[in-house]
Amino acid sequence: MDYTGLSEQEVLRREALAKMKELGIDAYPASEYPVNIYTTDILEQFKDEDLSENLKNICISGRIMSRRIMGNASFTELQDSKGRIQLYFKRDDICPEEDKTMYNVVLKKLLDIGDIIGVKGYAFRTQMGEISVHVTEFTVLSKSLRPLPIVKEKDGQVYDAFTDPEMRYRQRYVDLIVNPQVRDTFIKRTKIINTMREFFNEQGYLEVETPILQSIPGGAAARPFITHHNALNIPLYLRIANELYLKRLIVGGFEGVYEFAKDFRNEGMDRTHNPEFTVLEIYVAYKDYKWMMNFTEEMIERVAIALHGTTEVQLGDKVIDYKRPFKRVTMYDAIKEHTGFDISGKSEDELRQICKELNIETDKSMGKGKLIDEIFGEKCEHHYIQPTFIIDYPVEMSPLTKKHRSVEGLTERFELMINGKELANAYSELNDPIDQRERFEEQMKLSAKGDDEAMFIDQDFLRALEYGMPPNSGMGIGIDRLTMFMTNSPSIQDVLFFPQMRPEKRLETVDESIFVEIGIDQEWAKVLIKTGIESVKALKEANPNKLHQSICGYNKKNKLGLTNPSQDDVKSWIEK
RNA sequence: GAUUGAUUAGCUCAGCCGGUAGAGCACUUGCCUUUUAAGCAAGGGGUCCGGGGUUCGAAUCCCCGAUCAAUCACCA
Repeated sequence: MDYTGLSEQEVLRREALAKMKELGIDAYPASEYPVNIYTTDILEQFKDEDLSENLKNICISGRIMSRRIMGNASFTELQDSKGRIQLYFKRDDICPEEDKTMYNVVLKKLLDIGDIIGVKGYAFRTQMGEISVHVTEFTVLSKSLRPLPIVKEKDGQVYDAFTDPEMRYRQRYVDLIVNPQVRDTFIKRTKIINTMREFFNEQGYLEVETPILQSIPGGAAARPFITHHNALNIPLYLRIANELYLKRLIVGGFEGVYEFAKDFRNEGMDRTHNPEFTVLEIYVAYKDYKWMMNFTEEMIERVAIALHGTTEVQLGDKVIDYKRPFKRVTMYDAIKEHTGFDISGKSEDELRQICKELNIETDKSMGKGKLIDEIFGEKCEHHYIQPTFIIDYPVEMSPLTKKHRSVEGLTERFELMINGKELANAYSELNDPIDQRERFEEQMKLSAKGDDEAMFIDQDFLRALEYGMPPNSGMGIGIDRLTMFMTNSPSIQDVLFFPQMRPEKRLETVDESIFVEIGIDQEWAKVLIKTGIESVKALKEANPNKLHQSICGYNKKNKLGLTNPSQDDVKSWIEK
């Protein structure tokens, strides 16, 4: 067996595995292991005076998280999907016969932290007072070949925590094994989605699926990812929103449709942005944005209570109260309050002047809507810590939104702000096909001015509207951000199992055969790679004397016992 | 993209003015038993991120590069 390149501990574990095989133990058995209880149930149900039947015949499985091995009695901690419990092994109970191999060899020498085992036994309390399982029989279910980071904890104090963000995100499986609170966050995430889904289903709304590959990426202002379909020989885009497809379904006659959707945006990545992210969008016929505000706050309050049993949720050093009703502030009032400027009825030039006075940078590509958006984003957004609906947005920044029923130049739109961030966005949906066509054309003009996020015209969507779409209201909410708020996670990477990362650099992908092919012994080819010569080209450029020194040194240092080549031999390799 | 910081044992991290690479846990060996993050004792383990430079001598100082993080910029 070739163990070069492995750490000492990895070698030891492979040797232990080989030893198990010699003893006739299959370290990766195929058959089902008949678990009948979880660790947490044992801890909950245990009573000292009267051991219930199911605690007398326990069968559990999980991962060994710590070991305290002694002469003829040992303790380990077993972690299953719910929690942990201590196991007690006594030699003469494990091995009642003469042969003590299972205890002395398998348990004491061949098992490691990280191995997955199944145990049978009964519950009891140790002299130290800890509820434990007295093991009568154990089975190896999976041998772990890599050492886990060891995190220890006492009285809530954590020692040697596994905290390096890069390792945690790249190897989320390790993070989940050793950091129990991580599992919790993701269980909460699923609970958020389930709570919302139940809420929608109760109203009779239909969960649907719409295309991710779209030939026109619509419904939002963002840069898309582009891909190519071979059979059709056309470019396709990964969706940036599902709005236009869901509205087609409203045209088709459904009363309410919703989709938990992965969207993709080819933009920057940071603490609150991942290139792929999850959004819930819902559209309900015959409703307007006022109805949707009530619906949204009811949904969010319900999520908070489902998760925490209360509407008050800790977020960093603040407490957010999700109790209904949320505050409602018009965008113009928000700007007036935080800047002193009344922007109603102002022209583009006047707005540009206001931006200048407020020290907000502008450029020529910005239209009225974008300018107002900048003012709000710069001066107002961060003030809204507690849930607040910002309502009535300018028409220029809302090309899919119905015009306001009573105020000229505005639309029936709200965004929900929490902790100074946008969480949800909703409108009374624009269903006037002629108005919609004009709005798209406005977007085209913005695009011509240089706004690379302006929307494309989706002719099929307009055709659908021309058949007649019932008035309806739609709402979109970022599930990742909602999860961040609800789980007190400072970064989007903490609420995604596998956040996008730069691809990992692979080390030692070089194969020694490239050197064998030019006539170098396999053993020495390996040594070349070890000493950093990873290509024939690198070999050609090497200094023969230096190379001779380094490979002979490697041979000696690692006690490979190879016969050193002569300097001339090495020179001949280089000349090949 | 900018700035700042980081990169040392399987893990968490020390390492001063440049002078023999360290600790705790993990691992190995032995002893011990109902132990409590940690029983006792001994031991093994390093490409100090990579490459150049300065120097008698570099983990340490300088330059270039890689990766990561934080902040900012970008981002309905």
